[in-house]
Amino acid sequence: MSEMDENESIRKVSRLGSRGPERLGAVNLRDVAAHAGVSLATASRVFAGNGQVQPATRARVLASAEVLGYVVNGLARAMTGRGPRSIAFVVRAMIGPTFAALAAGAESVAGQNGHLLLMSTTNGDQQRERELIAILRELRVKAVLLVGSTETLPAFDERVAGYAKDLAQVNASLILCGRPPVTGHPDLVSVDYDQGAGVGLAVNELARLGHRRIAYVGEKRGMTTAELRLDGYRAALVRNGLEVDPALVRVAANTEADGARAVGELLRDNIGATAMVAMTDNIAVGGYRAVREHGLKIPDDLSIIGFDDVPVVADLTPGLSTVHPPFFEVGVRAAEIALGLAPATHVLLETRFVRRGSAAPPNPACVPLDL
Amino acid sequence: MSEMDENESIRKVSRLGSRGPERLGAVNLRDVAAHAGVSLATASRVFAGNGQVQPATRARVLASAEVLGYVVNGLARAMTGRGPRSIAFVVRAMIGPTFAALAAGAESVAGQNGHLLLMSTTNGDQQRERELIAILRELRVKAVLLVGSTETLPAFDERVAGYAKDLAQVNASLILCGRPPVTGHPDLVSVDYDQGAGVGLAVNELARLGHRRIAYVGEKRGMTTAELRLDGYRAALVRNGLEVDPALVRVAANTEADGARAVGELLRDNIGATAMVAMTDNIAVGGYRAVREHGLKIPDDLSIIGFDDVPVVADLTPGLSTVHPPFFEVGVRAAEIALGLAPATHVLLETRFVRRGSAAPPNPACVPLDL
DNA sequence: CTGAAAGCGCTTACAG
DNA sequence: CTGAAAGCGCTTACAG
Repeated sequence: MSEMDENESIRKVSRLGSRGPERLGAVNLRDVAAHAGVSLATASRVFAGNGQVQPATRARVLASAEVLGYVVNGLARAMTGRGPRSIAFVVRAMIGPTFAALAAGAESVAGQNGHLLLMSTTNGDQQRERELIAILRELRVKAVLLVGSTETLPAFDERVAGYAKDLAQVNASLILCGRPPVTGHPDLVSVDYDQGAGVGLAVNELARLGHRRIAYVGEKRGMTTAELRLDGYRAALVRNGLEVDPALVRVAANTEADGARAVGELLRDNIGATAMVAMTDNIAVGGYRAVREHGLKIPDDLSIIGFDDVPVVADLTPGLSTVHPPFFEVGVRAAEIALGLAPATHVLLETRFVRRGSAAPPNPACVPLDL
Repeated sequence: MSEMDENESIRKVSRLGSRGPERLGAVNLRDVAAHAGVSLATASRVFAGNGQVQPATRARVLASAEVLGYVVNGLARAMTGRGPRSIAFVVRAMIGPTFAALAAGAESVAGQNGHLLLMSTTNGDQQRERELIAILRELRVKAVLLVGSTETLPAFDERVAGYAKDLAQVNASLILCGRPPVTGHPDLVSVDYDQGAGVGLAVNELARLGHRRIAYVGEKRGMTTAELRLDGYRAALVRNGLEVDPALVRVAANTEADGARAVGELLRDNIGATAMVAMTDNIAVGGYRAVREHGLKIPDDLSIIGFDDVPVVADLTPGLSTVHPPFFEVGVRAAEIALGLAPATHVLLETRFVRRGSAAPPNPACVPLDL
């Protein structure tokens, strides 16, 4: 037996030496089978876990594997079509808790079902995005989750539809996450949360508190999230019978700095806004800064409501009232569809309003006279 | 030609129908070669991109691939040992910006070098951790990044050393991220930031401001991060010639809630602490709450310094002074080592102190008389 | 530049 | 329960 081991070693060494590209994991199933004195087929059966193998034989094979240091080659197994296919998570950038929660949700169901999560970023580069889809396709992933807001251009819609078709070719599916279905391609499944309704929650709260001139600060049109949230604001204003004044809508990039800038201008313009809803908590936090810098107070001089319910925002002074989106749940649902655990239909999850201290009734001194 | 296409289709269909497990991607290289009228070898050469192929032949093959809808099977390619191996990112949980920044760093260099990032979580479950390493090994990943704080137990060290050995068997490496080298296994590469020195920065600042009784609030021993930060506190106290009073050290879990609880107790015990450093921003934020609830003010009644420099913490009132760890950079360096772009040696990066408004000289009324 | 052949490591009918 | 054989889809010496 020990002699056999030595022969094995020698053979291994020479094989390793003579072969071109280094073998990954020196010993293969054939080696194990030989060492155990069984056929390749039965050796395979004990590792693949299908077919019957006599306990004794099985033990012998396992022992040989142990001795030889055998590690199943999952790549080879995958090639034959068995073994779990990975699911891919493609996002613009791995930034913030939005991304993290969504990814955590997806990973959670993937992991529980024996699948791995492939994570990659595009940086908003279309070239890179294409390349990624191509690579993922070659790797025969089970599904790709395209995560986050995207451009609202017909060109984009066609691009995504193209991805879906390319992926379908290798039996993989494309699932949009955190953005609405693509117009004109209802077959493209999306898992989203109701962004418009979310902003509506914020506006309702403000209206209920008695505000009449409610501003909106957020990104300009062009991306799905920006559009949905802005539209939600408009719709809610109308629903509440409030004035839709273009001057109340301020454009800001999704950063604290630009949020501060935009809210500063809103304040300076002095157009009678007693409250605002921010497209994101980021922007809301910028608003806090601007209000402070103007020597004013929240919510006394300006009520602010955010969106995203990012950590720590509860601990600002005052705590930020905001809209909580079910990011984790979006990830979960998307992964479930990806794995065929749930029907491949559009999903639209609800948001939840989180009341904290940043919204209060308007300061009487600021309310327009006609009240 | 069109007749040939038809034959092809028919053959495909019958093949698909007769075979057991569905083929992933119906057409293979052999089909393309046949369609283009070349050998399998030359068809392979045009896609593998090695070897010479006459432009005309090449074009013909490409055209056939297009017509047939051929997608290279990356799994098969990987099995032959070519093609990039993925790198795996294993973390307790996908929580917070710590994780996100580190992952972003790693993904950035992986992506730039044509590698994919596999992301998985253990939830602190040892069983799951083992299982993951096994799966990753079978998949022949190039490296696994084991990310984050871990237990400071000899048993853990041995476990990790075991992982490293198992991975080495398939030519993969293990890289520890955000935790120090494993004692007794100097060969196990780690990429970390200097946590102890980071806390030292905080203590130095407070000492410089004139504080003499500086508290520490954080997790109890047992995890590397907890230990390193606490040790850093102790060492810095000594270096600054300050009293090391056990009563100044308070245990709190890494949550806002428990931070608030612990700081509340510290305040109630009234042991003359004029400042504290929190193990994490989370805990520091809890401290904010506690101080407020006690009707006190930051930094007047208690200076607080955090650790992690999490987003939004700059916008608390006052802004939280904290220690900024190079999470992104840790991810970058780890991935570089994983890909062989950097030597496989221990890396210890520096932290940076971020001065904001939460630390100020002690309130004279509170300073011990002996000053 | 091109092809026939052997090989990567595994799996599964098919026939005992 | 076990084995010989064909196959998954690709790649690369080796010989033209």
